[in-house]
Amino acid sequence: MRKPEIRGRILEYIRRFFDERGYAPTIRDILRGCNISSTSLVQYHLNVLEKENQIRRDPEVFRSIQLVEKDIIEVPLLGTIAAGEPIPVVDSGTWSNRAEETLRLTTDVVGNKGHIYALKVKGTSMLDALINDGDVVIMEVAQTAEDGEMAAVWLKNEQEVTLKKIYREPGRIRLQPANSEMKAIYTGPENIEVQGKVVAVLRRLDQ
Amino acid sequence: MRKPEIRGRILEYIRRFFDERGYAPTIRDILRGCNISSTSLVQYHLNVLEKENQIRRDPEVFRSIQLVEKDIIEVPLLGTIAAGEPIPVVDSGTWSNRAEETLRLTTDVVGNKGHIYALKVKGTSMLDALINDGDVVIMEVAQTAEDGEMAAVWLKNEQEVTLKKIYREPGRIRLQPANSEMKAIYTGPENIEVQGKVVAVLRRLDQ
DNA sequence: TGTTCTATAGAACATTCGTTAAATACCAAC
DNA sequence: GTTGGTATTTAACGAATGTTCTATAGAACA
Repeated sequence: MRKPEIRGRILEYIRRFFDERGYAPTIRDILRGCNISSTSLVQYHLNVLEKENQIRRDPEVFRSIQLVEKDIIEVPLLGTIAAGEPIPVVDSGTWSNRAEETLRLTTDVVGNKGHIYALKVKGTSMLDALINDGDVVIMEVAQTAEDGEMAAVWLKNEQEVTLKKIYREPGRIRLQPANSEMKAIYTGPENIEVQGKVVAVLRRLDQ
Repeated sequence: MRKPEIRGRILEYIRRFFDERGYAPTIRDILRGCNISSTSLVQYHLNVLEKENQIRRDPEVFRSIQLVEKDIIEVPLLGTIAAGEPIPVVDSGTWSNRAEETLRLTTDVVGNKGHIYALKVKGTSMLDALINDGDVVIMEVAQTAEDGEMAAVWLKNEQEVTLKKIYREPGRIRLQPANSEMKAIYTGPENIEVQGKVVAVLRRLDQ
């Protein structure tokens, strides 16, 4: 059966209600606010939401509904990443600059890493990493990467940045695209410079 | 009649309750939590607190008590202030450093100033400003001060920082101690450097 | 002494609100 | 079709909880 969007509306209503009034709505508040026709139907959906771990409630306690908020991390959007340019250097000075924009992401998206920042991808040069023009990559500050980790690698000879999985092999480095249909490229250890690790990629199709 | 400390206990209880459970206590919760013997007594005190604008409530709404929180400003404690040392230079770089400690102050304490930071006073050299060893001064970033404003002034010849009210007089600067029983000192305009304005002084005797 | 204000007590009332039960409707898979 | 899970409706119960009323006591003040 269709998953009704009504539970989303309920969550949204709870959030708004709490924002505006400072305490949680009752079942009957939700009933009116979401045009639901019976208290037991609200109960029903609240029970589902609680099972889904979207809300928490104390039984028999009035107005005890709470949203289970994911931990939110503010990630600064520090610039762009494009084939022909190194990615922005991130030091403590850069951090103090107010980023043009901040992404509010949950730990579900970015994990519990240390220094995280975001870059907007310019151009289609990273299609082999399955990353499109306009995507946003979430980076972690790093100068090195473990085998198998996806990193932003600056290729000195080619004067180019690329996103690849890194593998150290005898006498050479294998850079493996995320797209398994594409072939790895090989280069010398002296030709690469890790500029950061890729933590996540965001692609927003809406809006 | 004595002002009972019970209303302070009630406020504290409400704060703790909300912190722990995510929603406000009922009158009967407060009754148990604060060892009060009747609901109407709790009502009585809550009504007083509401009149004093310490809490807000929606009539007839369960668990609608809310603390009226003053706007809270996080003030970084950036170091010490002592007679023989300039106070720490505050620039955007300093802001990005995580301060050792942060003071949570209300606008009631620090007003609505711009760049605010805190310094711990070391030594008794500022007794003439009625400031003791261990006090905390709240500073506003500034390179100049208006007549009559209390500022942290670096005296170049004396190699010393002092907290005084500044008055410009013909050909000289008058530095007036906060302690009116002490005499002003005079110096040339070229001898002083304003390092910041004093916004507030905190002295905590407890703990 | 009486007055007034704050603080306290006890009890009862009325409403708000979470909970439950039982029945029906809808849709999908078998 | 039958079965089964999800969604919905209606109705009612009873506990949680804000409110009100009345009475009492102590302190401050004139």
